[in-house]
Amino acid sequence: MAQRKTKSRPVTLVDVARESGFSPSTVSIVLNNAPLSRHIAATTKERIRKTAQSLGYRPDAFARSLRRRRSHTIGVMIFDLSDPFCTLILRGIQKSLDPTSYQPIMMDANNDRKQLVGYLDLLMERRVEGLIVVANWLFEEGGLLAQLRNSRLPTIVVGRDLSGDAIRSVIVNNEEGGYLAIKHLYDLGHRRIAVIRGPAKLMDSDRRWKGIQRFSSENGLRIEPQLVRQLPEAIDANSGFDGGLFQTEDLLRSGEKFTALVAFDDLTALGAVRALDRAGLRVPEDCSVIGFDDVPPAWFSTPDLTTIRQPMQAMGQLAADWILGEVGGAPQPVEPPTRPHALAPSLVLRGSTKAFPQALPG
Amino acid sequence: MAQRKTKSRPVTLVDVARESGFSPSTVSIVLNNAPLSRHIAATTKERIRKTAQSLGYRPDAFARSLRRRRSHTIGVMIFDLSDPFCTLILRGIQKSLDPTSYQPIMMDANNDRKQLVGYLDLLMERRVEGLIVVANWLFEEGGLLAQLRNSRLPTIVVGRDLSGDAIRSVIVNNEEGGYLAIKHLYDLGHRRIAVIRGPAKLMDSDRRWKGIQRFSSENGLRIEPQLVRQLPEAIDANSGFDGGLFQTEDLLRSGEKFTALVAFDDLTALGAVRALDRAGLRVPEDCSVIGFDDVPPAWFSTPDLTTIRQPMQAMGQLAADWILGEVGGAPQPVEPPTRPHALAPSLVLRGSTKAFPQALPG
DNA sequence: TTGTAAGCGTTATCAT
DNA sequence: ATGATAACGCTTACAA
Repeated sequence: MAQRKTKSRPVTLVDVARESGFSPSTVSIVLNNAPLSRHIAATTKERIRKTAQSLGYRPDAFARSLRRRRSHTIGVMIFDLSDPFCTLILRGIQKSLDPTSYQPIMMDANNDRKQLVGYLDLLMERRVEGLIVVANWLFEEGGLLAQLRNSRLPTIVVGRDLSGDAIRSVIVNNEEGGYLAIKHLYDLGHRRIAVIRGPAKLMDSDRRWKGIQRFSSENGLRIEPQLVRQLPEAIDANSGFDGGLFQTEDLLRSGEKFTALVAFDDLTALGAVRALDRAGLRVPEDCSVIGFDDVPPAWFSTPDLTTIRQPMQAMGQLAADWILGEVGGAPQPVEPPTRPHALAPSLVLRGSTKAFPQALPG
Repeated sequence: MAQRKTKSRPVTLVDVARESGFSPSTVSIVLNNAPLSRHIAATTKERIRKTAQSLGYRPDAFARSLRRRRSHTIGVMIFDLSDPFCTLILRGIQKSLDPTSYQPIMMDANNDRKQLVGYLDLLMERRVEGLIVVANWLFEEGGLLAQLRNSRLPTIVVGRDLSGDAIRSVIVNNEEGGYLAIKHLYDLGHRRIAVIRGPAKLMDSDRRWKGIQRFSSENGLRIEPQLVRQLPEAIDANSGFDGGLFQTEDLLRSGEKFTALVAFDDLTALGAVRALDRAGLRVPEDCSVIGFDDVPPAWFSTPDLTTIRQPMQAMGQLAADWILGEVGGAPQPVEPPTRPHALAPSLVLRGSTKAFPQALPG
């Protein structure tokens, strides 16, 4: 009975009330399992639930949030969705948010500063209770921080190291990553190792380089300056590939010998592999290559890339957990933005690196 | 003046009214550039805008949508965000939506049917005015369609071919794609061509196969049954890689000779490349491989994959444009769900295919 | 155990 | 050229 829907106006709570013969408040209480619903007759509950069901009632999120004065949403601002690096972080965020009543509102800035600002506005208008910024590649982001600071919104950056700008962040321990990368090649017996550093403006580049240097000086390994290259400022997440390709070709042209190469990230490494291949060199037989990140393209290439893995899912989860902590209950005193929280990277052994000189068979 | 914010309650329109000395209605009219604002004194506008600005006023999306009875949002339900295939479609959707006043609300179902249904509910509660389903890999989706049918929500599926289920969709012309793939290999001189078909349940698999068959019979090419394999039902978007790897190893074990291979999609192709490499065969010198989709991993592998490109961005744009057409203005009579709209694929020539027998130098 | 009524922040309609 | 008022759909004291 009463399935007839003359207009397509959504069913409201009042409709359910009328139809079930109870008042809106009772219906609301029942449908929300509010505390008061404990003293409501079971039969009543039953009837109300049934009519709600049969009418296809869905609470209106706008009305609800307006009244409750809470949106129960977390904004997720993504610098560049097409970067596989982001995707895995998002998985982590969702995993943490899923069991809670908080929903993510994702916005993809498309690597475009203007869009980013615009979307940030939209998130504010939607009254998100917290904000997670998934930063991968970093375009100039001057004013962005300002916006975030004076809005009282609990915010956290995950992915790239934006420290210095006093905003909380969750990142990988880049220095340790750099250290692990060069250590791996060293342990394999390589001594003439080329390095392609990341763009100068990217904080991560320095950190990884520092790790490389620390290992070198600790172990008396000399990194020839002629074997060190640097990526130009990047336009997007994928420009690392072209950079790696170009720099490696340049290295090869220079005539300097090297038996292994540390790339800034996986895309750079794949670019390097391409360059080596073009030069008729085989990876890893003629040259070992190690990447950084462990994004899907690294899994699927042949040879698959040995790389320094960022625990991206864990990073996402951690970021989300922190935000949940701040929005969830009592408005805790916002902790002073401490040093970025850095998770440990790990070495993933795959096919693009090999002992040098070649281990003897048997 | 009046910057003091004692509590962090967001600034409301009433605050702006009080502060500027006008009534809420006037403020609303001015700030929205409503038609009535044409007869409002310039000085008034000025003053109102200024105070709004200085107070940092942001309209509350909930109140606004509630009152206007329009959300100005389009739900975007993504089967599996981690599939690069989706990402490019999303770009297209955004590109179409961006210049309009409609915003996307993205939800990632994480390849999980239960989550999908849950998120669909959330989208309904948020009163999205239209729905774009970005389907890549297809898990069993029985009830899903039911949900969508009886809600009057304008809906469109983009990506995979879900036809038969009478829902509008935008896809690539799979048959033509299959045709182009085998034609390319044939034109290069290959005659013993292996084929790895997609999972049986996936509509696209059949279509592509049909294209292959059509070309074969038109050109007297015989596809040896022993050279045809099929992927098992997939669990996620990336399982194509393992499938391709396994099936190719199986083909190689069988001892049947082949000089080229058509893979169901790019991941499958990359799996095949891996298998060939493990067997000591080189691509494309010893065996040509062609993929389907043209996703990023295909760009970055070495050799880069020759593939059949789906115009993913265009597909996304088209889907969004259609939805915009339906929600935008007058509620047009919902056209009967016609055959899926299929865009033309195109051959992308890259490094994984080569003439056979090898063209003579010079 | 259930109903009444006020109000969340906006906007649209009607007055002035 | 501007203001008063009601209503959007829901929740929550408070009343009964």
